[in-house]
Amino acid sequence: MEKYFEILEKCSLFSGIAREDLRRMLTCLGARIACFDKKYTIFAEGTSAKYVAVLLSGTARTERVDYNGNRNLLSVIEASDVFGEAFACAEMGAIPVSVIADSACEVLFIDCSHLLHTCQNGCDFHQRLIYNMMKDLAKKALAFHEKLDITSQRTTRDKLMAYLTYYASKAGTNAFSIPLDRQGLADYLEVDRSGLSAEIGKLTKEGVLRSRKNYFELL
Amino acid sequence: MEKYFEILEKCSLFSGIAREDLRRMLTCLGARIACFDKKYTIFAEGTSAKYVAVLLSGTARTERVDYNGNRNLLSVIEASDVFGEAFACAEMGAIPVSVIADSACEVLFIDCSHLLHTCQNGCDFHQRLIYNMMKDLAKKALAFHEKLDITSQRTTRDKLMAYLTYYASKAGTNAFSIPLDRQGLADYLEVDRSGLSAEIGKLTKEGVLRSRKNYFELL
DNA sequence: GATATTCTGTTGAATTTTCAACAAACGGAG
DNA sequence: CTCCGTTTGTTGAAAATTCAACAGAATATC
Repeated sequence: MEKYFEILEKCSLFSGIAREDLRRMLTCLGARIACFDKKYTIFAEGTSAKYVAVLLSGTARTERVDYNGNRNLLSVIEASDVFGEAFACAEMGAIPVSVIADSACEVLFIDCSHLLHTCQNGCDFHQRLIYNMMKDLAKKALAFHEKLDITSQRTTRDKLMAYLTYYASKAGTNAFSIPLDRQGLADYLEVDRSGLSAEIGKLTKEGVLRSRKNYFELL
Repeated sequence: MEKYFEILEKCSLFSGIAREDLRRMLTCLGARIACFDKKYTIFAEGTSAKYVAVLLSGTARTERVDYNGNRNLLSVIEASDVFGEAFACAEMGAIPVSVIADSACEVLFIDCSHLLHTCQNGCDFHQRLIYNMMKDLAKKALAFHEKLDITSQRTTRDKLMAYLTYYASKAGTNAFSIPLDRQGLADYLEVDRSGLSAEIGKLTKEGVLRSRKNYFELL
């Protein structure tokens, strides 16, 4: 467990909690760690939504495939990110999305009801956890908002430019690598992959951007 | 203030708080009430995001107009709903959406930092408010999720059917009235209004649904 | 290093959406 | 009741997306 403390300290759920307290806390909460190989399913759509998860290493993605077979990529998850918390906190019985490992992953699971309700041991960190969870959920709402802003654009071109502009402002530079391949970007933008490739080609010809694989440069 | 207590008791932010305590609390929090006529702006995009608001009467909507002039309708707000809380809790400087009154509205405003931070009076309700806010934000994340599920459909027909199916399951019946007119529904689904009307016409001819104005019946 | 697999860009045809314009239906105000 | 502004449905043309299929590039595997 020790080796994970560095990453856990970066996790929004544990902000303001000292390393010593964190150790006790995780034991009390019954946290457990599991490993997943690339492409394995961390949360399967339709299964129990009681766990809050923290990604300790690797990368993963949240996705949902609708009945027409369109894959919708909802978010990219990186080390120290929390996921599954919204469904667990809202006390949904079943989780409505899948979380898939994009590379080998280590994941910390905590039963959400242990997080949010005071235990018999009289631990004093629950208030802090609830506050942190509230902050985290507010941030998550903004992330959904961001995705809505991008995907509400009507054309592939506008969606792509909205995504890249947002990413550039987040990265603080006009040259950056995105964490998605073409199919992943198409799934995130909710457009056809081949049409996306074509649009990137056009924008390149027009001198608006340069790109190679997942590297982009806005001009 | 007294006449609003019935609606405030239904508000997720104040759940589990007795009416007597609520009265004291609102004073301590410096809550204030304002009225807005139909079509007036309750929150203007780009202005301060420090206030959490509760709709006391009337209906309103959250919307955003992008630089192409497309209006995106994000949510419909009804009496006892909380709004603006995600932006305030995430400590965004400016609110990235507008909230517009659809009918005459009364709105309760509370400075978010008063809600979340213990005051000098030593009030003991802040913990409860933070917990309620956390629950509310989790629910809000689900609402965003619902909208993403609907708008990620690729065609106008699929978006419409996803919306109506969701609404029917929420209403618990196949015959219901939606809180949106045609333009509003088109803005919510992120499609062209005339195309939406045409699609409703087709579905009616095919015997999939019946509709008159904002009343729908799934067959 | 050779082979298999995955990823990416390209194409053209079919489908769908958007856009602009108009007319009919509706609802409120006087 | 009439007028007037708003909402809704319809149309056809232009633009954009999707779909399927394929070939070349890149990457992984043995």
